[in-house]
Amino acid sequence: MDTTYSKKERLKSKKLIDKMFLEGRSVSVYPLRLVYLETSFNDDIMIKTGVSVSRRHFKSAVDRNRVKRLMREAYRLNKPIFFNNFSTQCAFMILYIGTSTPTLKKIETKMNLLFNKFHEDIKKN
RNA sequence: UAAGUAAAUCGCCUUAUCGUGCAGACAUUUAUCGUUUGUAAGGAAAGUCCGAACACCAUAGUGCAACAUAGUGGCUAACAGCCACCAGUCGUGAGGCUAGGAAAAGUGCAACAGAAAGUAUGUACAGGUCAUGCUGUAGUGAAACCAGGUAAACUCUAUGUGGUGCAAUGUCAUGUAAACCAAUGUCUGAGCGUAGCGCGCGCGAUGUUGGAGGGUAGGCAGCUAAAGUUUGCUGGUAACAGUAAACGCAGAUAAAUGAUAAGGGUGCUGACAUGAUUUUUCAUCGUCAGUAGACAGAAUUCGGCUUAUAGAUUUACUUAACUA
RNA sequence: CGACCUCUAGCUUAACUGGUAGAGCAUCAUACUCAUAAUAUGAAAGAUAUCGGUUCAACUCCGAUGGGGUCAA
Repeated sequence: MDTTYSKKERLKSKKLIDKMFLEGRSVSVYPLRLVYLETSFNDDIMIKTGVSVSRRHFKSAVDRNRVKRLMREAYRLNKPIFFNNFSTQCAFMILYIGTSTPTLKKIETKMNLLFNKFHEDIKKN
């Protein structure tokens, strides 16, 4: 797995997202929160990920876009470390719960913590 | 030199590495995937306040109502926009601002004060007269008879406006409609749709049975070549128009246009150096350090308006002081 | 993306076609009580969301801006 984040790796289906928020499990490390659901896709991609920032916390579209971009960047860079040997197909949605604009380093460290927690959680089940 | 007025322009740059959307090419090939080339956010992309294009609803009809606009002339596809001029008003001035038609068509409104508030005419004093509610002054009030004020009160005049919006609309796949078609029962002449009402136009309404099949944030089209951009010339006071050449300039949809590092430039602050002046203050194509970089993210497309915006630059002009 | 509504003391609200902003609860003070509550009496607090315009006069009419909310697949 490379450090890419192309269109295919993105979570786009509205139905799946609705289903995920209804049935999916969640793990959170402030200021991030991961909602996930085990499903099956038509292509070979193991994990499809979406990113979301609430309008409540960031009113200006510029700030929202920036946080989303930083999160995508952090996901892209750290993805191979955690999910190279991953076998089940999963849908992810990463939410940003914080209220202040973060730096990339902060998000990276938090995301690493988040994925560690996710691995523990999935082993239990 | 200082303070200002108006108009216009710009809105940090470069390199490296890793990534994203779209389009093309190559190889492989059912496709995916891979390599590579090109391209990728603003002056307001914002607010959604006007005007259009485009689509559907009768080829979008008619009367009333409703709404909008309002000096004069011009520009424009159109406009509540822009330009020029007039008038009023504010400013010493350069200039700014103005919903700036009609009160002699009609209806209304004017608290308090005041004799009286729109059918006027009381008191005191003075003048005048044979005499008088004839004339002037005083007092109240924003306004006291003036063809008064008020039309961002109703109204009148002129001009304009059909409605809904790309979540319009078309189409493909899946195949459970209240929508469609046929038969039949019941009910009436009323009702439903078409913008608020009438006309006009279209449709009877409802239950049962049968038939046929298409709606959905699913895909595709619409979707970016356009009242296009830049430069020059010509006409016009100007807005603008004409013409020639060049350019080909985002198209996403849980929504691309990013991240990291280094260097440079600009502004500000401090220190040093130099010069003028000499406790201090001012200046610099000077050196070093620190720090700052606003408002803000395309979503069918254009023309405007409004609002937000660190800072930088240019041009023209005004006022004041000084020097020649 | 589009269509609409609303904003008045700390809170909930009045003010009818313009005439100068009131109530209730809460707050403060006093009385009653050993003290508190309840009760009674009194007091204070609004540039009517902001800015501008029309008018003699604006919560009211008009425009712009801002905040809050609703609807439509």
